[in-house]
Amino acid sequence: MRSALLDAASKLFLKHGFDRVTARQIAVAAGTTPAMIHYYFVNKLGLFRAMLERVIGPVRDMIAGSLQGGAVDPAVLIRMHMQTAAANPWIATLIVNEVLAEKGRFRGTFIREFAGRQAPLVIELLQRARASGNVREDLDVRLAALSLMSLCMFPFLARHVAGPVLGLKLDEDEIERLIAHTARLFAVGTTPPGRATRPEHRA
Amino acid sequence: MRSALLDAASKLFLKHGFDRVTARQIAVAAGTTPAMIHYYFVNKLGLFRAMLERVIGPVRDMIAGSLQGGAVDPAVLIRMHMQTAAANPWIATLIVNEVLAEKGRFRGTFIREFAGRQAPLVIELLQRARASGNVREDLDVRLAALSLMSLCMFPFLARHVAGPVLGLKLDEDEIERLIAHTARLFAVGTTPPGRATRPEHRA
DNA sequence: CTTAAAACTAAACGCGTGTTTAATATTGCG
DNA sequence: CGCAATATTAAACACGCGTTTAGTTTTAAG
Repeated sequence: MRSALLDAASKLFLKHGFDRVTARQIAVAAGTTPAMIHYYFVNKLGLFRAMLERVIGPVRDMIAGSLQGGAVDPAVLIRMHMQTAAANPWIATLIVNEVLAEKGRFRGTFIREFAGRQAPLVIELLQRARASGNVREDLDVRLAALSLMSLCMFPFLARHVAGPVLGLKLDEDEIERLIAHTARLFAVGTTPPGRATRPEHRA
Repeated sequence: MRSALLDAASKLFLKHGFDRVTARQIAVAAGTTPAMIHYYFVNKLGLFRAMLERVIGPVRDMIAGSLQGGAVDPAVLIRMHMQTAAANPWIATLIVNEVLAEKGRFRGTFIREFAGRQAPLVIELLQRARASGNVREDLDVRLAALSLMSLCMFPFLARHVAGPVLGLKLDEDEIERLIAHTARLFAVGTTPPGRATRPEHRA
């Protein structure tokens, strides 16, 4: 039952965000009652935290792990991100949802712990790349990091937003090409040395 | 009082989205009671519609108007968008908020009327540009339109998201440069085809 | 001044939310 | 089996939401 709740929470929270899903919806989707949320996770927020840890915890650890071992080619990092994001297409939506939700601070420190922790890494990575001469010297690292992260996110936002807004129905093949197209935008640094690290978590 | 409600609704709805603002919050911010919302706008949704028309109605009309007069250089359209978006920095946030809100359909047909109406125009514009040889022939118009719109939006999303997520505090000057940087990404129509999709990556 | 429409206020309504309680069913082990 | 620990259920709680009602003040024309 605990895992059934986590499953339902994953599906609903990731798609619609914390506020737009009720505890009852999750309970019903899991085939039980809201009381079970309190029993296993204290409250709705606890369920959200647990679900978050289960879903994007592995992703965070993988990225952090592969960044720890010295210098990484930005292109490799981007490719890695693209693959994990493609495998978990709703994470970008979740992050945008949650960041836009609260009035300045985060829901606890979730996003700060997850997405926020990776931002300094990206900046540091770009600084290293600049130092090693892989990108031009006059690069504004902060703005470049912003562009980088935004462009890495937008295909996965577009996936769920394009239909409603543009009247476009994107099939999997087009998404694939959109991701490739975006990745090509960032052919920074030297040539990407094949596939260095691969995400092996859930499809 | 009617306009005071519209003012308060603009500030709150644009920043936080429809669901995350209560009728009482708006009423208090306007120095009155929720009953006035019913009096002037029937209900919360009516207030939302009225506020939407007042805020982005002129923008929509201006863009539609300038598109009516024959062929437009994509670069001009982008520059125009950048200017209006810079003048109304919360519109992008609102659109994303509202698109992410409902489960497939929109809140009524607002976004379809506003943002959605412009999407076909962008696609048509790109098709014209391709026909006139301003962009490369093998351009996928749908995907390009997607990239185009996303990239035009992201600086204005980043403005309010960068702080919380990246720990970056962007001042007005940096925003200015970010917008210019993004606009340069899409120097379509005036630059040779091969160069069009390559970022220059400088501040 | 009179008076009726318009503008505004205060209070309550029904409903859905997250949460909690109290009672019951199920499990697992000596 | 006996029985405590665990799991689950159904019902209710207090609260905030959007909305509505009924009554009062203000406005402005005759």
